[in-house]
Amino acid sequence: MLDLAVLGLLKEGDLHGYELNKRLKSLVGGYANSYGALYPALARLERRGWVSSTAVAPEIVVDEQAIDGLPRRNKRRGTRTKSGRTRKVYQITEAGEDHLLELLQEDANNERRFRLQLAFCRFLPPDRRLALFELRRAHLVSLQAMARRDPVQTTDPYVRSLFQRDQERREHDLAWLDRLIADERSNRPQEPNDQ
Amino acid sequence: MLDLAVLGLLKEGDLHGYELNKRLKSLVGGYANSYGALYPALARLERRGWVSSTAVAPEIVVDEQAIDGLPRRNKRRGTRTKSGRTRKVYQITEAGEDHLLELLQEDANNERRFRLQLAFCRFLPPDRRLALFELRRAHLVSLQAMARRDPVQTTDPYVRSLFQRDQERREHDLAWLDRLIADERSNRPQEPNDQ
DNA sequence: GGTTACATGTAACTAGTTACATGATTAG
DNA sequence: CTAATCATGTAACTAGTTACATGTAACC
Repeated sequence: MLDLAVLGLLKEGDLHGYELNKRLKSLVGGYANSYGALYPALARLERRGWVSSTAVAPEIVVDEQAIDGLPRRNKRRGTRTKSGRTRKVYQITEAGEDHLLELLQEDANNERRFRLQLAFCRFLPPDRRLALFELRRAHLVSLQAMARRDPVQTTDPYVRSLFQRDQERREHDLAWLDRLIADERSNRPQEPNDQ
Repeated sequence: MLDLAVLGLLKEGDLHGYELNKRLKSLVGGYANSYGALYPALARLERRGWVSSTAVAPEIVVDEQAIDGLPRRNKRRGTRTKSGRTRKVYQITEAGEDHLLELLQEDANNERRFRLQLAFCRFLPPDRRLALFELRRAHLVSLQAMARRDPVQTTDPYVRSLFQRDQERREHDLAWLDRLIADERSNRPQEPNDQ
């Protein structure tokens, strides 16, 4: 699943591991600062030919922001970048882009994966994107049906409260997905209305 | 985390693996029919002295429901139980009960674990239960604060929609938790009002 | 001159899934 | 007789976390 996140982020632009990790935290959420997963994932992606890397020496680079008259507390201008050691900058390959498209259309029965798929679904063609949403919707509906079919047996108030929250959450999610789907259809109609 | 679920279920009554798995699916939700996790977990729990097991031979047991005049399509009455092989029935030990109480109070920064903690929090003394809820609340509040501090940067409508749903979910969760906490206080006041 | 941020990696661990192997019993 | 359910287990895999190791450079 990290593969999906990494390929998605690299499709936006080349990045090195440390920077990738920061983006993962903010954009994707729920991924801890887990270099222990990220660096091995990058190595694996490279072995499989989905990304390639370039070693970037810790050059002395002019800090453009400092020059552009922004408020700075530094005495020096045109300082170094903050890289103390050689960075490995990764870029996505063509094979990687193909693989990303596949990952974006897989399954959708996994909450966490769907989150990532949504975060990068702009890279999908409109019809595939819509298909993804519908797939997720079908999954939520089946969960809903299952929950309705066999309701809670217990009288324990905490468990009952939990199950009620679950149901509210599913309903909220469905409504949200339906809005997404409606927007998708109105912005990018699949078939012309007047033919 | 399975440990918590298993010990919680066994505290309610003795069960064998297959039956435990069914309860996990219905009560806890989100645990697939994953015997590959359950049976090793049971073995581990037994090694550590938190549960003990009894082999139950596939006895010929009178089916009381069939005798009690319920609609039955069977030709025979007093049939066997549906167990084709020896079952291992597990019971929780005293050490296991102590351990369960510890597990019920851990952390609360993990969505899935908190779910399980809530499902079995009735086994906690009232003050500990309240403490658990407050711990979870604090976690949600800190997530909320983090999200507010650095809002989404992107203009991508899908990511923005995702983040908005996240926020709504957090707010809904907080309101739900606050209700739980309020109920807890009103039903079991910690300190007498008029002293 | 100490804390924080930058930067890459490994090792051991936690946690659960999928697929396989095996076999009895029951319901239609 | 065939599919479903009962019942226990292992092996290989997926996925991520925590802790460790190492060092530079910027900030105050």
